[in-house]
Amino acid sequence: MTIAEDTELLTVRIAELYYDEDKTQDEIGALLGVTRWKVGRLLTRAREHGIVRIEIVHPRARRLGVERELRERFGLKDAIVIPDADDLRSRVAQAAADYLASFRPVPRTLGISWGRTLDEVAAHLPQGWARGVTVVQINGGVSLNRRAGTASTTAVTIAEKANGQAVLLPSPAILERLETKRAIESDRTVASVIDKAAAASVYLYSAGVADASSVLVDSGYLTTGDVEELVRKGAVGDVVGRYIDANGNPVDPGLDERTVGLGLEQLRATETAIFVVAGEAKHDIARAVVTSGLCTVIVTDEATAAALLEEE
Amino acid sequence: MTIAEDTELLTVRIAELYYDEDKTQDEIGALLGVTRWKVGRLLTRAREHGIVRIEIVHPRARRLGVERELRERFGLKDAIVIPDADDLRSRVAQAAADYLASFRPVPRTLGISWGRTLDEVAAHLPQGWARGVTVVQINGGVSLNRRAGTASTTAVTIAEKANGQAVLLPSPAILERLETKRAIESDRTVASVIDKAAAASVYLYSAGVADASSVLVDSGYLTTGDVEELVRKGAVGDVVGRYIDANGNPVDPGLDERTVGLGLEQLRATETAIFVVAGEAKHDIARAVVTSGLCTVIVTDEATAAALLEEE
DNA sequence: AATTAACTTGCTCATATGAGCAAATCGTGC
DNA sequence: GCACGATTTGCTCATATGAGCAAGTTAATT
Repeated sequence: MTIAEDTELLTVRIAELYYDEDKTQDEIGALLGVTRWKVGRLLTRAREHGIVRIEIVHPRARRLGVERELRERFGLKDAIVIPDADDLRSRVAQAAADYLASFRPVPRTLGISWGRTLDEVAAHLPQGWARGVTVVQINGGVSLNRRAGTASTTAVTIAEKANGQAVLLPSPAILERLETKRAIESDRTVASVIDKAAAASVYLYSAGVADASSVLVDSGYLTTGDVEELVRKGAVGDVVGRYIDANGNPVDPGLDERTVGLGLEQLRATETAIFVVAGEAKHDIARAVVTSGLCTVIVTDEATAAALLEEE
Repeated sequence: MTIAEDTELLTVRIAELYYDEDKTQDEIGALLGVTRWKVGRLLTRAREHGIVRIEIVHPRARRLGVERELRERFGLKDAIVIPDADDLRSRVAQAAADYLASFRPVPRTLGISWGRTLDEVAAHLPQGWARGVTVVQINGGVSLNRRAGTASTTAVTIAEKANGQAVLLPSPAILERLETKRAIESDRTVASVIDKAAAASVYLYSAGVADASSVLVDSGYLTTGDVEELVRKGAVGDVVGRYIDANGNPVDPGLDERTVGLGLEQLRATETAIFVVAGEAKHDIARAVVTSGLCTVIVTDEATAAALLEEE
């Protein structure tokens, strides 16, 4: 319903007097010759029609309305959505750090994946965000060729800042032969870590895009050709080192079997799996994760949230 | 006073719940574990610190705060300031039209000057903005070379829309010889118009910049050289055909004497002189008009208002 | 012209909110 | 360590505001 021309002008004057001049609805009514009830009603309409725009301008601002929609639409336990801004990645990481730091009950064991996004989350956690949390890596990832420890520093940073300890998974992310994978998994050191990982009360992970920019390619576990092949099979991205299609299923069961770490089913079965994603490139993988129930909590930006919510 | 880091975060959450989620301060308090009074106080601070920004988005919006400052600073009877926007000229003209249409008591006689700005004001006046107003031209202006009647259409339009009549001043704006000016002024037709003009209850006029773009140059009354000379003498622009300096005094007494129409002193002495100005180029002339008491009401844009208010 | 149906208006009443104040808390300088 | 001023806190109370409702208006349809 549109507002009549003259009513609209009156509405604007009322809005100015109320919001800019801090006058009471009574005073405004007397001033403009209308009843205070009409003033109130027109103010309500002014807000509804966007004539009065109320905005919260702050780096830590969130979009609670969108969060609620996400929760309801996908049955999530929680959703954190930050408004669109320049440094999306960093803002979302900040929000994830805030969320983790205020999560109650404080997890005794926290299972994490690794990657650029997780690194940022770790960096944004405040010193002493918790007292005594064990941080376990949930997927393999000793870097093969780059600065060793990229994966482990994330876990160590998070643990240190919580005055807890990090439990690293001393294994490659993906092995070439299934037998090797079985062998390494049965190794006591590795097995105990995987057990701990499976017993974590909270998981925190991100996702990668299925293209040449993937950390798995970067780290030498896969070639660009491998990824192209996976995309041909329907891969939209990877979660804890496992490539999935739009339905959340592993695109290549053979590859999946050779991947060390928590399985997707285990992730789906957990109470709290916090999924952190930011950026246009990850809209597809985000949709796959959310619709296939891989997470119970999502931390993301408004554009990604909108993409998830749009159309059926 | 700055807000502490954690308080600030709390403030943002509160603002979101209050403004985006329409929760009551009580509910928010319960939710976040603070008293409702603290919630209220933090909301006040959020508004003060600009974390919550309330904006009125509308082509007819105004800046009441700035208007008050202008009134107080320059002792004006009224001031109308529109927010910065693209089509400043048109917006300001609209505002002037709105102001004139709602002016009470409705003037029996309205004295107007002419020019691009006044034309726009006339165009924005709604049909039937008043019933029976006599519109008198207050300065000469039969165009010498362009489409004749540019000046008169303004008056005619305004009068027609008010179901009143226009009284035109059938005289050039500036004459070459003082004797000719005296002669024309003593002509009965001209004299009666000037009398009517002097008796108007409300005046509406704009101002021109002292440069080659002036309508007086355009109309052939002055050459570019004349204007350059005037600028050298300190001219900042013209008001009702008369060039003034920064102090509001005629820059060239001789020229001023040869200009037909209401004198500046008469304008200064009137009850209601509405001055319409828009645009960066007119900041100087606007300042001259306002500080020298040539107007009692100003209609302008925010940038011009800011220029008037800055320093000193 | 008569009859609905859809709005709008003015109002009562319950609730939300801000002003103002005393008590508590926090810093700071001695 | 203590005393003093500055803030902050929790509160009472007066006021501002929105929900809900009945009466009045308007517009559309027959």
